[in-house]
Amino acid sequence: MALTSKDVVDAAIAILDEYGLGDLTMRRLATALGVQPGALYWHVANKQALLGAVADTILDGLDDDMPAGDWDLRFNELAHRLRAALLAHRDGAEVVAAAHALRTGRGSTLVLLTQVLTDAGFTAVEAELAALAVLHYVLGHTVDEQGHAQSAALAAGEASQVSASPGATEGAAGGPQTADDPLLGETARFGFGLSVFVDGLRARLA
Amino acid sequence: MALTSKDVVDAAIAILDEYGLGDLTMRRLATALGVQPGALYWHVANKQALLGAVADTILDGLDDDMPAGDWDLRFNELAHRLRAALLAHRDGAEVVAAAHALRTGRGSTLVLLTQVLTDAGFTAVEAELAALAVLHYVLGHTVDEQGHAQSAALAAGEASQVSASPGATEGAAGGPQTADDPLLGETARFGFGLSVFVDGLRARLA
DNA sequence: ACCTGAACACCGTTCAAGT
DNA sequence: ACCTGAACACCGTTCAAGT
Repeated sequence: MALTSKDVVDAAIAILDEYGLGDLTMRRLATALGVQPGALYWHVANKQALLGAVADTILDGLDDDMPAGDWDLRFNELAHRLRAALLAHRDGAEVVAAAHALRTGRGSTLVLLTQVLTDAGFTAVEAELAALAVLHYVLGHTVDEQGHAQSAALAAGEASQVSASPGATEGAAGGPQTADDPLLGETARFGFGLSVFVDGLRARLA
Repeated sequence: MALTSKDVVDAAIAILDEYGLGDLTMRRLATALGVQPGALYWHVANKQALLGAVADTILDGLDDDMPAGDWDLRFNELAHRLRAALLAHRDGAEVVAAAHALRTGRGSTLVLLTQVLTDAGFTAVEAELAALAVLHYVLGHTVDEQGHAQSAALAAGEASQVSASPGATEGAAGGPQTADDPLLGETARFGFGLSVFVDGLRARLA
């Protein structure tokens, strides 16, 4: 039976995970769906809009079962979840960063972060500015982390696949450290910058 | 007479400024230089390496005539200069972010930021982590800022050119505010996040 | 409503051969 | 040493025409 736009987005994510953003082409996607390239344009306006929908899917359910507690705990949790969601898909950070910059995608992450900060007692303006700032930090960090992982794997002579499976980014054999990046694991590096920022926010609240 | 690789990089930057990253193709570049596409590969390994060289040029001389003074003043100055350097070329932020993620380009910005922080009394590890964190913030912010400006200009029906000329990003007619982004100017938004981060660093030093 | 067929205007990269 | 000519294996998007 007929394709739905959900089918198209799901197939796009499958290609993303297996081959990466560089190989996510409309033609490859059409082949994977058993359809001619032109058929995709019935379900999706263009590639940019498709990537926006992919970004939305990557970020879906980011605030499910959020723990109760102080604002800084919740803020940290959200930032870590955001990074984890980006890392769960190959080139996920780049896709979401591009979608956000072009204001395709829904951009609901910003609302979530802002809410935590207004609850904490920040003014609406401060909360929005601070939320945007961490979002930029997380995107900048994770694009870098993911891009580096990929180029390092490529240099090591991997044929395909770098860290496609969700959650398998830092555990497993060998541990988080790599030869050319000896400073802590990536999660700790990420956490350091995040906590510096949160410290700065706390100081402003007092 | 014969082309140099500097000629190639300079022409690439000229195309970047006038038409943007999407239109910076090896073929267009070859045409601009009056040469066949294949000729470029004598001077440059591939497009990725070329973009790395472009990124290096964009960031060149970032620490010229740095003012004396406290570490936080110098740190702020460097971060603002970095953003300004990225904004000085169309899609400059995206080019530099990609070059940094793929570890093409020299990555000297990180060294500059780290130096200021070790001078301030941070340990080598803390200094490097903090420097990387601001770098990620600046890249994340400026990719977003620049991408948004471009998509907004496109939506407004501009044919070509968005903010190609260096320095002409926020002044001029109309001021920094745009209709859909009513919270302060972009420089102030950037400065807010930066100062929160610096506050957090200062707390750690005490 | 949904898709095919076929085209249009492009890409990055390689490499024998020329000068 | 530096470049041409020509090819290889692709792209995103459009749109008449089919069902």
